[in-house]
Formats: sequence, C-alpha cells, structure tokens
Amino acid sequence: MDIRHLEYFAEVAQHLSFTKASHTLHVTQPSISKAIKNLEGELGVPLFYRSSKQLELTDAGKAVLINAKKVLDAFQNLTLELTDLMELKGGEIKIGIPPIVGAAFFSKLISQYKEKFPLIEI
Amino acid sequence: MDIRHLEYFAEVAQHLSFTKASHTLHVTQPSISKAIKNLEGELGVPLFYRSSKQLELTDAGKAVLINAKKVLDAFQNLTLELTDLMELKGGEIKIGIPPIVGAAFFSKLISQYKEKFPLIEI
DNA sequence: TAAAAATACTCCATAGGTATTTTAT
DNA sequence: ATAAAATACCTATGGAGTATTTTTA
Repeated sequence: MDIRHLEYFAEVAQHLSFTKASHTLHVTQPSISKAIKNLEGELGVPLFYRSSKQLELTDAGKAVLINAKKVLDAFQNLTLELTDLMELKGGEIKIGIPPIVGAAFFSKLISQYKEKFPLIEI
Repeated sequence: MDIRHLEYFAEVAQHLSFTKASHTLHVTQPSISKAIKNLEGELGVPLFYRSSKQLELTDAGKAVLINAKKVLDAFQNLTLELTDLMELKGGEIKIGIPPIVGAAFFSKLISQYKEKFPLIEI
C-alpha cells in the first residue's frame, strides 16, 4: 500500500473525476485508473460507483476517504518535522572575528563543534 | 513510500535489531536491510547509527518513529473500520421456506436483493 | 458526438528472495 | 569464533507511460 496511492484516491474523491485528478497530480489518467483499481483490490472493496451518471463514492469509499486523510496528514507531519530538524542541523553559521583577536583562539572550539554537527558550515 | 516499510522500520526500532525484526515480520533480514536503506534514501536522512556497538536511533530516527507510529495507527484504523463495514455487508442470510409455500413467491424479491448486496449469501 | 474511464501493451524500477561477504563483539 | 548487517545477484510483480477502445452523458 503506497502512500502516494492514497493521495491519488483522495484527489479523485475530491474531484469525483479520474481525469481531473490525473491533471492535478501530474500523472496520466490510466495510471490513476489502475492505482484506484489496485487499491480496491488491496482493500477488497469497491471505492467508487462507476456505472450510471456521475462518479460517486461508495459507503466504503467514504469511510476510506476519512481515514486516508488522517494517514496522509500524519505522513505529512512526519516529513514536515523531518525537514525542520534537517534545516536545523544543516544550516550555516558565520562568525566574524576581528583581525586583532586572531582565529587561533576559536579553533579548538570550532573543531569540536564540527565533530558533533558535521553538516553545519562554519 | 510503502506503509509496510514504515512497519518494518517501527519493528526494527522496537527491537533495535534488523534480524529480530525480520523474524517477527516474517521477511528475510536482507529485505529489512534494503527497506530501511531505501527509507533513509527517500527521507534523505539516516535513521540508525550502525557503526559501533548496539544499533541506535538517530535523532531523525526518533522523530520519524513517533510520526510513523501515528501513520500506522491511522492506517490500521482505516482497515479496521473497513472490515467492520464489510462484515456488516458480507454476511449470510438463511431463509427457511416450508415446502407448502413454494420458493417461487420469494424469487423476485431475492434476486432484487442480491443485485444490491451481491456479497451476502442467501 | 465528445469526454471520461477502462483496457492492452511495454518498459523499467524495485520488493523480496538466496547465497555470500563483511564487520563487530 | 560467532552473530548480525551489508552486499551481490536474480526473479517477479507492478507502477507509469502511450495508444486505443469502450462507455455514457
């Protein structure tokens, strides 16, 4: 179960259209078709009523949508926390030292720091 | 990002061992190795300290673990709700008809019902 | 008839396996 | 020396694409 496919599903449910979802997701319509069919296979239940007029969520589809959104929220939170944490550790520190003081004074401190946070540019 | 791989990661983090996790997950140890390495690639950050003594979570690993559990909980909830809903719709109905009455009387009713709920066995 | 979904097919990436090697206690 | 993780490799599945057909407003 690929999280990306849950996004596909949520987008299709949003627009009630495979084609429109394929546009906003920047994938082709058959890929969406197959992904949804695959989801239905994995979950063992149809998610949309396809026959007759407009595309429509089944009861199962409605239940899945609600929960899929929670999964997607949780996942987005995961990536957000991670990028925050990486920015914190991957930044850049600039230190201006007046020529009179001389940099030797800082060198040990700095090298210790760089051992702990090798990704931070000083 | 396969949800299954988040389970792999959670299990490895639980045991702090690829091998033990591979046993409880019923997959081979190299598959776990590769899945974790793949996760680290997708997330762009190492999740474990591998060198030296015992396996240990990195800071990023700790953050991912907390959020991965939320994702997994949400996903489990999805499947639980779905199975509840399907059990409701996928049951079995037994109708006893006395020979005197004859089943012809019910046939139209039953066939209409089966159209609506094809998963229910009558 | 036009627009949307489904199908057929092709290709390539990758998940998972077995066998083996490397590494660290 | 032993146990765990990594690597090499192989196979099969399936995700995504293009081209086409079917379906339905």
